[in-house]
Amino acid sequence: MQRTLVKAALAAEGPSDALRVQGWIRTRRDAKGLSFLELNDGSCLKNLQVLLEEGSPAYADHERYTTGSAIDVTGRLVASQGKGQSWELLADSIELVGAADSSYPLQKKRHTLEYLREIAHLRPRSNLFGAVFRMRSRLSFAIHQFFNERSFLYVHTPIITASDCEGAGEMFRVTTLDGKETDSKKDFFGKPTFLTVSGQLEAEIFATSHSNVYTFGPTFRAENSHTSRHASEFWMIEPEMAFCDLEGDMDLAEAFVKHLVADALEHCAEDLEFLNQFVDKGLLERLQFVVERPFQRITYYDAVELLQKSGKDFQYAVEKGANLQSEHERYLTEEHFKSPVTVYNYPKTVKPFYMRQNDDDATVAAMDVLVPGIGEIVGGSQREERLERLDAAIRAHDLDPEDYWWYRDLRRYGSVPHAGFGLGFERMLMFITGVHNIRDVIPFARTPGNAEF
RNA sequence: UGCUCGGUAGCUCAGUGGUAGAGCAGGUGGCUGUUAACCACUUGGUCGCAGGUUCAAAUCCUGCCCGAGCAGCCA
Repeated sequence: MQRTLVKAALAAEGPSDALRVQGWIRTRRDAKGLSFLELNDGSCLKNLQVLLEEGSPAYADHERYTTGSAIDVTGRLVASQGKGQSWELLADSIELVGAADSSYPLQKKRHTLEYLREIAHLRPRSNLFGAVFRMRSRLSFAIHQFFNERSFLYVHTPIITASDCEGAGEMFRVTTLDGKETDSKKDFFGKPTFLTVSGQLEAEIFATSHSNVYTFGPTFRAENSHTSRHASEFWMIEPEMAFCDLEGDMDLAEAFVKHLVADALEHCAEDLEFLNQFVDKGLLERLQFVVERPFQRITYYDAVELLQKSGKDFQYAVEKGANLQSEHERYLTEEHFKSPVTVYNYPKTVKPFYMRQNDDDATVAAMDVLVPGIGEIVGGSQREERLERLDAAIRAHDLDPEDYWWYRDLRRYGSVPHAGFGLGFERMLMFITGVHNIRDVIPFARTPGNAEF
């Protein structure tokens, strides 16, 4: 008999004489002549109650059906006599596929997230992580759907790269040399290579051939960061659009964030309900707000002025020309606007070389989208498409134009205004699930000193 | 990398100088269409590691290890 998923069984419109389900037991409750199993197969948050009645062959071994065990059940789907579920499975036969003894680390009670992190191989079987990773999968799909609907080309940019694109922090070295050999000419690629910190520069190549493109893949940063919102390996979405300026870039970023939130509300309602109840009581209200209301936009200089006039006593003073501190960004999005806010036109001194210089000669066409509770979730810009200005910026950042020969070529042959951004997938997931630590929205977190699973 | 907080039973925690505790999990028995089931009894400890102070240290001091939070870097 073919397997039915728990999700489908629970959504049944009528009883069924023969149904087969397979999954893992969350808990068992025994009554006189009865045994109740909570069966979960990951297809949805809820369990299917499996009922074993004395006299049935399924009841005989009921004491072996312990928490964590894998079973294969055949029976009849019937209306439940008890409260709490409309359908339950009256078991005719059960096979114990894989037993789990009492050392099974997941108990039927609340565990701390820190403890669950230590058992990352088992935590997907918990309610919380079951929900988070279902949503991670759903939202990955929604990302492709969003871009596909807009005729964006999906580009696979390289994981191994020789270019330190942004000068963006420390990179992981990729090498086949043993420790003694230091001449990188003898290395596998004949030059120093690293794990990518961004697919942007390569995405720009495809934007100048296919117009609208995006990447969605893993990214690596060797920073020694110990925060709830940094990981050494994370996933990033980077759209890049030709014939597009900063305003078009901000429009897309805002539409994108809204699309993902709306998709979660529509397709992950049950999981979100659970997260709203057990992780963040304000979650659903906040997500609804984000979908319904327009994002705020403010220039960097206006933001600085607003912060200085706020009367708020910041630990770090707000200085024109300096980067905004986390506490400043938090004030803008959490206290002042109480909504997502896009800050744009930053001083060129605090931003990378590739961002397009504005006519004021002081700022670049950069933008950050800030959201309550997380901070920066999107960072993007219009790119410098004028070769002379790009070369000047490369030199001003103490970089060698020769190293960027192919990137510069894009400005020599059919250069067009173009723009893009990077959205941190895990940060987006944190925002949408209400989970406060980046280590808990990625299946196997890589952080300094931690690569166990 | 800097600052701060923490590490006690399988899990979640209380205990702040004087004989190591509770709830849950596990075990035994009972009860019940149960649903974080319930009731009674019960097993379970290198108090992170090493040193020091003291008649006496889970408790105070020092170093180290591990975890978390914040900051910086950024997504």
